Amino acid sequence: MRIGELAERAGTTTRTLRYYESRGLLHARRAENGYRTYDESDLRLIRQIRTLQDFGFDLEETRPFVDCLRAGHPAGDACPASMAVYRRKLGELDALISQLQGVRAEVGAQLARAELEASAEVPGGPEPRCELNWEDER
Amino acid sequence: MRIGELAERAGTTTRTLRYYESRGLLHARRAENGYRTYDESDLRLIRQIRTLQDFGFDLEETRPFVDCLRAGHPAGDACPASMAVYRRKLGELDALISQLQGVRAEVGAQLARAELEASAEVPGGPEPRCELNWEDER
DNA sequence: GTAATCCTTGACGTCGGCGTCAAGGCAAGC
DNA sequence: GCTTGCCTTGACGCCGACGTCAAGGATTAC
Repeated sequence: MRIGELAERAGTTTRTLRYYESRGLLHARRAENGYRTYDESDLRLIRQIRTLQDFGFDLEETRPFVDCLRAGHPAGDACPASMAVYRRKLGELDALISQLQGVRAEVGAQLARAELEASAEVPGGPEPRCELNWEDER
Repeated sequence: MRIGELAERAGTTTRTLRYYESRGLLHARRAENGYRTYDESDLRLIRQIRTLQDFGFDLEETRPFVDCLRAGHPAGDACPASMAVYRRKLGELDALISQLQGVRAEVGAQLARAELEASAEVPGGPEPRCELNWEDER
């Protein structure tokens, strides 16, 4: 199949596939007229990449999975290098999640404090008595 | 004070402060020789911006806080527009955190499955019997 | 006086993952 | 033959928050 069909079946664009090729993740055979030609294994490869990208992996991190598939394994994550990426990613995710939870707590606390002080400033208490300066909330 | 001192006291760079000015977040008076001059209120303003950026707010999102400070409020989050940004951010954080938790669960499941299949392939079971193809773990 | 250190504006570089255009070749239907 | 729709390579654009360099003026230290 040619690049347009592959892109459509993979749910992506030809530009993206050429970009993958430029990064060395995808290798295309060439027809006599110079057109790129692909087979089903290329489709599986792209789907592997897309799945990982949806997880938030960047392109370089998908390389071990691609290499693994190309080495003949039925699954891209069957190789030690791929599993190592999984493990590293789990650590990054855990760190990121707990950092975000910390930020969430801090922002929540700031908001609570600000709301409290705002209600204290207004003589009538926390009634729906708008401050001056109101304008818009977007 | 001049831009170099302000940058140092705020823990940032002169380039960053000029960038803030170009975005309309920071306004500088000018000395006779053309040098920018600042006072303590500018320092507080920058610290407000930096705090929010550490929370993951992008520059545009800090604008209401800056405007609030400049309007004379002692705290940048005392204004309704600032609190609205807080609330929106809380929603984004919650959405992001739960999305990441979903990804974390999926990646964890993929890793578990891959490890299981890898140990099943090796005749000796999950003993420390390295696969061929090993190479490096980085 | 002159060297070192500040300041000024302007402009290009960075990073990732492509989008989007340009100019042209190839294939298929009418 | 002509149009339409694939395909090719090359190259610039985008986004955010600055980093970094260039060329020159101002101030301060000695």
